[in-house]
Amino acid sequence: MCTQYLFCVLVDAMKRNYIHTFVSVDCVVFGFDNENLNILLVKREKEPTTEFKNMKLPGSLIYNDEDVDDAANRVLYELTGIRRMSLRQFRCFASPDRARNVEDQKWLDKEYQPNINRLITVAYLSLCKIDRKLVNISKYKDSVWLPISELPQMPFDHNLIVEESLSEIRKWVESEPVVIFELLPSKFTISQVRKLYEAIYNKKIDVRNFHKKIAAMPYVVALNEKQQNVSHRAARYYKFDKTIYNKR
Amino acid sequence: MCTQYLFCVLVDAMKRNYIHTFVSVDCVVFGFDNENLNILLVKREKEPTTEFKNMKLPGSLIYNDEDVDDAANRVLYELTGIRRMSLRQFRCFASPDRARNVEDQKWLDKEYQPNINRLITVAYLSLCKIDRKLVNISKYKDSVWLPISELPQMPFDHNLIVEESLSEIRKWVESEPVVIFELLPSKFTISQVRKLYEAIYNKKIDVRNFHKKIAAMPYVVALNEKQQNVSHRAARYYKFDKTIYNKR
DNA sequence: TCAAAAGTGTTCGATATACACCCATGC
DNA sequence: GCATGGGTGTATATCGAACACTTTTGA
Repeated sequence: MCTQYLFCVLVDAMKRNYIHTFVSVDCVVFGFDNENLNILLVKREKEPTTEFKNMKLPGSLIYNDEDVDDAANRVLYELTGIRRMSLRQFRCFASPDRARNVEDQKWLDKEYQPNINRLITVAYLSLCKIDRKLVNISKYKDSVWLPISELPQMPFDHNLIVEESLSEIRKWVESEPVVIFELLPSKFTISQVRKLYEAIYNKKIDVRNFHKKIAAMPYVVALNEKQQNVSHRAARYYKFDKTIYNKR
Repeated sequence: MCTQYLFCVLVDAMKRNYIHTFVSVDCVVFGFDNENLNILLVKREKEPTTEFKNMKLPGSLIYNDEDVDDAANRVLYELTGIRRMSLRQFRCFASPDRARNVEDQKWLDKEYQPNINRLITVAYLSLCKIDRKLVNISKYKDSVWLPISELPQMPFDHNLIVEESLSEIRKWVESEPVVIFELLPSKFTISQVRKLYEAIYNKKIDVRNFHKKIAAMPYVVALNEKQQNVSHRAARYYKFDKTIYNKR
């Protein structure tokens, strides 16, 4: 493709005033630590630092010949080493002001290239078992789980994206309840599941009713195994059986 | 902004292989003709033609300094003369192949400019009273309502977008039932509402149960007015009362 | 023996479903 | 008077919400 031609295209685009822009994906990755919902953030600096600031949502500009879903999968793979994490696109954020902060502009200059005057992003939700060992091969060497109540000020509109992701995760769980098992270890107790629901919906749930609800799910099967070394009656472990679930 | 600088930006973008692209919005506008759900399509040709083909979803590239929501509102305003139609973003379509068809490439060349080799679109749902007089000030002079069962082959991935919009409109009605009144005339009978539900969910609904359901909505108020000149018992008219609805 | 969490059933109200007949009107 | 669609009530099943006590275990 002739660059001179592209140059004309670009000038023409400016004349006509149509946007010609970069597009990124940003991922809100949820994890659950048995108490709070957490989100996986990265540090803006490429090299590890001791400073605990300047955190952002993991994301990337998308490549040529790359679909946005693929870009989100790539970001997650580079961040965690996991292929095919659960993924849900939830909104395109395209306010002309979202990348206008001076600090953000500086960072874009350094990180990508000068003069990105506008950046549109497509936001994704993802779910991850928080105790899973992550293999980070992304350019951001530091990543950290933070409870949603303790999130810092983040660049661009990342705080807004997280806020919307919270109502989105509820919609997701309502329309497809089994996604919650992606946030739990493969062996779990019913009270872990309940606490997860409580964290997602931010309200107390009745213990007995919840047991009934789980008992009505044939794909949640009891194991012959109980908690060890707990200073109270040991809870039984359960697992999610995908085979039974897929048979409906 | 110096164009030479932008030129460098562009070349650099190619080198790095990040996408630098145009972004569009496309709107799936639903209407209801008392029998079927319809969608408002435009003809690709800017001038009116007698040929009934080459229809597409109304849409537009977005401008600099324009948010995608604003672009969708603009498209709808130019198409209908109505400001602030109900609007719901539902997905970003970004497959690298979506604009690769030769005919679509030719059209982009002519319509916008040569060499748009990729185009990302953000899809919106909208609702419109089908008998409303539309004031079309867009560049597409022909627009037409077509029942969803009779849609032609459309350019790009517009058939796919429509397909997804059908499950999206159900989600919308479930999460916010009063949006259906945007598809009905301001005076309507209960059986009109029922037929609309039947069209959206594509299944028969029990008449008596449906009357009960409507009767449970205090914001649907009966008028002292009935159908005229119908060869059967005249049905009572109702209206949607926004004031009562807003008071909950 | 105490503290801490696990586990377990019943009742009630709200909501969704199923189902059949008479009414009003124009022709 | 007949064809057409309008309008109405009751019974049953399902689902979610409320609610308190006993059990197990480690310290």
